[in-house]
Parts: sequence; structure tokens; C-alpha cells
Amino acid sequence: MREEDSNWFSRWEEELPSPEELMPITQTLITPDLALAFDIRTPNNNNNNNNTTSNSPTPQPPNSLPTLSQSVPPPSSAPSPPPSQPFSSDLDSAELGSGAPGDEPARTLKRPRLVWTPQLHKRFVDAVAHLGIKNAVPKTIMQLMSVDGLTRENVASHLQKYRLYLKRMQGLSSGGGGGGGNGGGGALSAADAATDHLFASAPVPHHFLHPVRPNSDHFLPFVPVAAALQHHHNQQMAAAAVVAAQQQYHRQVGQFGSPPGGQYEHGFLARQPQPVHRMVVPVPAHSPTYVEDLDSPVGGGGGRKVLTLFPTGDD
DNA sequence: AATGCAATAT
DNA sequence: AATATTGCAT
Repeated sequence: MREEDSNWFSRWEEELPSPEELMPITQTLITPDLALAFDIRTPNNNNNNNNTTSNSPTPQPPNSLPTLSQSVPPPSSAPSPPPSQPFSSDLDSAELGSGAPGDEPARTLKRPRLVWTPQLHKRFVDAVAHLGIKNAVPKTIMQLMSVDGLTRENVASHLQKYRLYLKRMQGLSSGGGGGGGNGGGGALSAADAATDHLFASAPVPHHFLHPVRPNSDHFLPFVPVAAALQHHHNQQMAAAAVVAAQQQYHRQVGQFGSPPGGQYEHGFLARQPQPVHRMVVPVPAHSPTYVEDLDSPVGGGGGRKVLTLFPTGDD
């Protein structure tokens, strides 16, 4: 079998991009800065669309904030033009900063805690997977994910936990990689079990679990991927821009596989190299399609639905 | 400046 | 419980 690494790339493409998918995510990342810039009360507690099994018949109408695109925290918040979609969210009127937030708001504001939804985590995992364990550092991961509002700290924190999770998994089960369900799983501490929940919701790439040894058989040349991203050293770049960059990235690594050091020995999937040409979706502007999708969590964990978004079939 | 990691804080 | 933050050593 040939190392047609491009095949898993195609698969990646199918599931991944589409800024629409990031909608519910960015939704939770509403920047307080922006919020204050619009004179709205600080939405200290916004509810994320994290569902589980049973939920109220009203599945969080997307009436809330559409997209944050770019723009987050420049220290001196520049008076950016108000979006066409005013925040008509009447979620809660809990007032908070009635003290004196008028002067130096954006500077001392705390952003809301990031909620790692299964979707977001999936992006995370995919990013890590495609970067290679060795190159998967917070900054890079963050860039690849291209989720606006996502900070390096966010990723770093998550990554730390994720690594612990992987370590745990290595010691116990090696066959659980399939679905992420820790099949047997009996020696899980309380603290561990908690984190497992999230991590188990995404497929863990096999090479994460066992110490892969690169075959000097086929060595891959170095691909200056960074070249594709060199333009924006800003983490707040528009998602669209990154998507475009990602595609260039795809084209490059799609042929060779991965940067040096990245251990990729996926023997699975041996399709023919599909032409990777996708259209760049400019901006996530219109209403996404919310659908409930059974992701088959696999394993004995029990079936749990996750809210996912379908790409609007722009292809 | 980034990273990894443990401990701690919210 | 789930993330964030901090301290410290690379």
C-alpha cells in the first residue's frame, strides 16, 4: 500500500471546514469588548447550545449572535461599525458592570470561558492529528483551527488535558481508538472520568496512542507550510482568510503527507488521490442549518446526540 | 516569547 | 465539573 496521505486529507475536508460549523462555537465566544462597544449589558452568562439527551422543545434558535468574524480585542477598541444584526438577544438581563464600564472596558474585561463542544474538540483533534504530535503546539493548533476568539491559552489548557487523557488511554486500552469510547474502562478516577466525556466524543487518531516509529523506508521532504500562513501573524484574522490558507496548506501537504518529524504511518485508507479543489466560502453570513446528527459515539458509552451543522452544500 | 506541566483558582 | 490561571522549568 502506498502512502497516499492525501486520502485522509480528502476525508478531512469533507468533515471539516465550512465556517458555518464554527457558528455555534463563535457564538459562545462573544467578545465582551465587542459587547461593551455596543452598549449592551455584559452577558456574563450566556448559554451555549450544548445539548445532551433531553432538552427543551425549543432548540436554541439561532437568533443570537451570528458571527464574530474577526475583530476582537484591540486594547483601544476602535469604534467599529455596528453589524447589520443587532443583538436582539434577550437571554438574561443580569446586569453586571453597572459600576463604570464606560471608560476602559475592553482592557480589563474577562472573556467568557470557552466551552469545548464536541465539534470544537473535533477541530482540535483534527488539527493536532494533521500537524503531527510533535508539531502540535498551542500556537500552531490555534492557527489551524482558525476559530476566531480562540486564544493560545485556550488551546494550551485543552491540550494539556488532552495529553493527560491520551496518556491514560495508552496504559489501558489500545483498541478503543475506533470510536473514542473507552470500552472496558474500569479504572477511571472521578476526575478522569469527567474529562473523558469530552475527549471520548471525538475519534482519537491511532497514532496518538501508540509510540509510532517512522520507517526510514519512505522519508518525506520538508514542506514549508508556514509560507502559506506567513501573511497573518495575527490570530484575529478573518476565518475566510485562514480557510484559504488552509487550502493551500492542503495542497502542499496533501501530496507529501506531512512536515518532517510528523509520524504518519496510516496504513488505512488507500484511495486514489482525489483532486482537492474546494471553493472558498467567503463569509458565514446566512442562517446555518441546524440538524441533529447521530454521530455514533461507538463503544459502550451509550448513544448521545450532538448538535452539528451541515455545510450548505456549496460544493 | 513559547512551551509543558503541575498546582491552584474560579 | 470544566476551564482558566499561575508558577516554574525548559
